[in-house]
Amino acid sequence: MIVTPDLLRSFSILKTLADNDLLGLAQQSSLRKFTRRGIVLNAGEKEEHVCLLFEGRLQGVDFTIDGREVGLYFVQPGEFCGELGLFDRGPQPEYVIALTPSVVVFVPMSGLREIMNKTPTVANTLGLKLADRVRQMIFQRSLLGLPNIPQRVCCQLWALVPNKDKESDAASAIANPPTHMEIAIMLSMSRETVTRVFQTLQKRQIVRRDGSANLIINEVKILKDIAEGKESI
Amino acid sequence: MIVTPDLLRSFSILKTLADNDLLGLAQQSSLRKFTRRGIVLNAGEKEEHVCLLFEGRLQGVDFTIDGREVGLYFVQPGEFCGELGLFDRGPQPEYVIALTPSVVVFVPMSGLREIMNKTPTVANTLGLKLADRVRQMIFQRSLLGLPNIPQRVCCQLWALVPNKDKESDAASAIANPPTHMEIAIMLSMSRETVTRVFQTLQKRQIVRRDGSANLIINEVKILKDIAEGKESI
DNA sequence: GCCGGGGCGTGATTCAAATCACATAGCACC
DNA sequence: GGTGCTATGTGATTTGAATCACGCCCCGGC
Repeated sequence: MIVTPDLLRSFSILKTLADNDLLGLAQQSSLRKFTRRGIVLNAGEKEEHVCLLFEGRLQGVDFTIDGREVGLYFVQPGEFCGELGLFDRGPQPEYVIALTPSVVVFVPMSGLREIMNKTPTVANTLGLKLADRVRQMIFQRSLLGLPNIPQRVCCQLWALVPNKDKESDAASAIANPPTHMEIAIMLSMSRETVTRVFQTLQKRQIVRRDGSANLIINEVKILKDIAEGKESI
Repeated sequence: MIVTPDLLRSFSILKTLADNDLLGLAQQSSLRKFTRRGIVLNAGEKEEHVCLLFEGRLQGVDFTIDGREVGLYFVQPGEFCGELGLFDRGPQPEYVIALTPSVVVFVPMSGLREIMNKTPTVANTLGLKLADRVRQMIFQRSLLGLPNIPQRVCCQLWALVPNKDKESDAASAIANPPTHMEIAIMLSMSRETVTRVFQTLQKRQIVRRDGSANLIINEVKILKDIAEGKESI
């Protein structure tokens, strides 16, 4: 499907690009839709595209030696993934799966790399993104060190609350929330345990389901306190 | 202490540098020694140096919300750390601690960034390093998904075996091995559990201690098999 | 040679999460 | 409106790692 320069510009990573670069890139790019569980990027292969998420939610997943799924990160609309090969031309290290029906812009790595090599600001932005990825992973790693399991779930949930709502007292919502299983693999715990934590949160009216497309956070402040260990569940 | 261009060149990350760049950098750099437990980099601060490890072993550590130590990675001689700020000028996200008496070259970030910005090959090398860091972290994350705890320990041990010995059948050695506690925080388990796994490995003559400076791997192949789940402990 | 602290070794006990085994509920697609 | 799959809910049981509580060893400093 056709990709316009304006669509590309809507992604913060590309917003500093010159118009003609943007146009060239748009002509090489394509729009793809994925149904739930669709495989956006394959691990092990040398991927030729960077993926910008327009709509939906993706998850990066890896597998342990013994075949268990491990969740690495979530991708929100406006973010992107698959950028590692831009730097080292290596194989894509992890799978990326669509958690909900998603719309993804595929930008060819070769074209993007060319622009990156001639435009310091773009190289900079991409370096920044990679650095952010590392910071993100350190944070996620620190969650796995929490011995208190309900707290771990609340921390993960807290990370999914939109930033704009984190300081306010009003209710918030997480659009296209991951399933219990998808949260479980992020935190290396069982699906049942995640379900039981959610049960407690719902009984205490801290969160509420609104269909499968939204998870309402009634008590943003309390969720935060539990995540920070100030309150126990 | 004085740093020579030749010393800098011995680090693979800088080996492509032009002589005059190397000289300039060497004049700004300094050599520092750390005793065991010395803090090489502080978390939270905006660090002004990248650290090249000449001798010893370092560990990147973070803390959970509830104050537990979390191990992120080990640094071997020839590797470096603290490079995140080069890209995003942000604060150092994790602590870096000397696990054994260590010799570290401190290269000022400003000088290195300047060279990186004018030399595409250096920028490339540094991007490569950051990409490698991400791959490393994904691997470490996958270890935490292993439900079989002895296997987890063996995987971590396997990662510390020098690459050159991994394919051979001969015995190998890990110089300056981490303590049980330091391994424990890498794998989010208790020190006692690590000790018990080591006891089993020693009873089966798979590994052996040689003072505190070396851990001998007698049965490289068996360790590998346990790490890969082909054999159980 | 004595002292002290950090790292290691080990048993006893606890306890919470994994696992197993279903039941039920939603949703998507005929 | 039925059908089937996936997600969620829940109890019973098991299990094995964390925790606690020590003792010991080794090494470096005095």
